Amino acid sequence: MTATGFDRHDHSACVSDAISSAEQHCAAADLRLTPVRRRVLEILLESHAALGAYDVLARLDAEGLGSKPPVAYRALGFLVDNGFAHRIEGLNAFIACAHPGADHAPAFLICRGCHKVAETRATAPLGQAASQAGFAIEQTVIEAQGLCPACQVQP
Amino acid sequence: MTATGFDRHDHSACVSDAISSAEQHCAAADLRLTPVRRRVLEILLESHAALGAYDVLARLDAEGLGSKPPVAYRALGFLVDNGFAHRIEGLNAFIACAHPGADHAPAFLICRGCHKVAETRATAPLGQAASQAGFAIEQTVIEAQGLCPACQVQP
DNA sequence: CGTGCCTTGTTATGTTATAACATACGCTCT
DNA sequence: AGAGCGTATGTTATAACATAACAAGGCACG
Repeated sequence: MTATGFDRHDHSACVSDAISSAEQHCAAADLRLTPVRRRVLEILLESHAALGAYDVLARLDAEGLGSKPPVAYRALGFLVDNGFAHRIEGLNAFIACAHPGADHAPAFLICRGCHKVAETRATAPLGQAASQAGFAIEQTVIEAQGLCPACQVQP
Repeated sequence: MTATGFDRHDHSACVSDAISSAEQHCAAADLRLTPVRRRVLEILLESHAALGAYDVLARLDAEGLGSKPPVAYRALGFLVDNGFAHRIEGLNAFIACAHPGADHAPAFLICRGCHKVAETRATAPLGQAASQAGFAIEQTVIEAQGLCPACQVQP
């Protein structure tokens, strides 16, 4: 399992893979990847850093695609609901999904230096505690904060 | 490891244990458990549910201990920094620590029905992915959302 | 062609959080 | 006692994040 984001990689492939995956998934599931939604996904894909909803909105506004908060939140909500993006709770921000199309339980490595985020996976670590408590887990947020390789060298 | 919070238990012992532990820790570490800080800890301890900063502030205001947001945020910051309370990222809320005094990496079971939160522990699940990526983890947030035993019966 | 559903546009407001500066309190050193 | 210092509190203002509610457009399907 690799954690894409901090390593050098062919980023244009990230973008095109994610877009085409989203197109396929939408076609298959009768979902509409409208211009705003598609553009928001592209904006998130431009970097592996998390963007706040208002950062996204500023981009949309500059391009004439919308200027009011609900425009951004709706598009982000669509992308998150359908697995094309994830919300980073620790940053109140959003990031494009690095494993498009896969049904997955994501976990994140968040650099406090450069705010880049790498997505990886983790096996749910709370199963035992939950079953002892009779608690039914529906979803687990796992977010590690720290420093990426580049920011460890020059903090 | 038990996950205190959803089970029946002697809650007054929770409260007094946590307060006395905080007093001892503050005395030992030359920290000041001032009236506002102590009262905020008591407010958090009154239930195992997470409270928003403005909920806490409303309580303080009713008691004449402060009415402006920084009052609550400072006290909560003090408690979190010193391990007497935890921030629940998924709720933008705060909860008293259930393992006072212990140096620990907490994890949480959050009931979406009654908003109670149980604190437990989990071994850091991202060590392997992080070391592969060269990422230095400083802290890991683990928060499971779901239903507690009571809310599964009557949702 | 009209009805229904999804999407978008817009206004307004609610909620969470912090920057910045002023004041007060307690301690120690002389 | 009084000066100096560090921590805590009081207060104003605003930043940052998020959603409720309603109006209007567009498209598909019968």
